[in-house]
Amino acid sequence: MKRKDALEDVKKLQASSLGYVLIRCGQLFNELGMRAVNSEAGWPMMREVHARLLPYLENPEGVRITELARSLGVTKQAVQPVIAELAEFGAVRVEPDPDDARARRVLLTEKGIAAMRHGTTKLVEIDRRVARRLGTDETRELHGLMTRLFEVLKALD
Amino acid sequence: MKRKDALEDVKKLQASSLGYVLIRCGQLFNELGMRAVNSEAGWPMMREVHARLLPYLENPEGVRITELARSLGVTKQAVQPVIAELAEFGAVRVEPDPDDARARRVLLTEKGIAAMRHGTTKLVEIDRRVARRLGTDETRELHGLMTRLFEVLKALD
DNA sequence: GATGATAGTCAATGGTGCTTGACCAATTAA
DNA sequence: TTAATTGGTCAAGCACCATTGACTATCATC
Repeated sequence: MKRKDALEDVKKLQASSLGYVLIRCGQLFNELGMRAVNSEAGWPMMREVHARLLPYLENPEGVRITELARSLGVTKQAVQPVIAELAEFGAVRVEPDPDDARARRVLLTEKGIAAMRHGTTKLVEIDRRVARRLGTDETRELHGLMTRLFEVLKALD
Repeated sequence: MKRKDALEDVKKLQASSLGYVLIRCGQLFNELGMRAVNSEAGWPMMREVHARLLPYLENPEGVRITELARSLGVTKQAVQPVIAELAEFGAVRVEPDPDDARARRVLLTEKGIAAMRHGTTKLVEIDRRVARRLGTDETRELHGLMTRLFEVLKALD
């Protein structure tokens, strides 16, 4: 019986942790989102790698490959195939850096921006399904707190 | 200029989405948690696979391999190496199913439960750092809403 | 202008997480 | 009791994501 009690204890501890619940929620939402995006015809398969890379491409002037690699915490060689894939699809364009002839800047094309909008729209649809069950006020409240949490977490690293 | 505006638009849309912000927060928290757990000496490297498997082992009676595979959405062959690894470390024990001589049940050992507790404790520590910046009341409020969200998301699939 | 650092590419390689296919043993149903 | 299903294992292989190492071209410095 002692083992069972210890297990119950841990479950309680998990439920008491903001981070634990947050991580679980994030995974569930991510799964729903990826499924929604990939069930759509016309777009090529979106993988986790793409989702991880895209946030760093938000600079309208483009980003250097080295910079991307550093942001992601991997080597530049690791980034290259992903860029190539996105470029082939037409989501990004790679052009020479005007300030440095060695460097090249990766930047989102209109099509890439449209793809991001499409993905986000899918998330918003799920948002609505959630809000229907959670309540509009609660959802709004949650969204506000989460936005603040995001800032806190970015500063925490 | 049109492209830049479109990009700003998408950013706004992302920020307006509960799911988008949630996913980003979840990733950040997950990263912090994994780093905290793995920086601790004495425990073997924890990988995402372990983290994904563990929640399904919470049944004190153990879980069948087939059941685990179905829960994770992969084949049973894919689960086996992970089980083997956890078993070698001593976090789980595999014993014959009393009701079915073909089946085997995977169950957490005391050591496995301790490992889960250890990991969760690390998350709780991060919780506290967050609460210090976000505010105690806000954190409590967020935790409550997130817990409800978790239930909603589990039911949404 | 020589030197060392930096941006990027090419090539080879490795680990991980998964798959399919073939199989055995136990269970369930006909 | 035979046939079909189910739980699990073994083996081979594949895709993906990352690595290290070697190289070229440009830049920055002295």
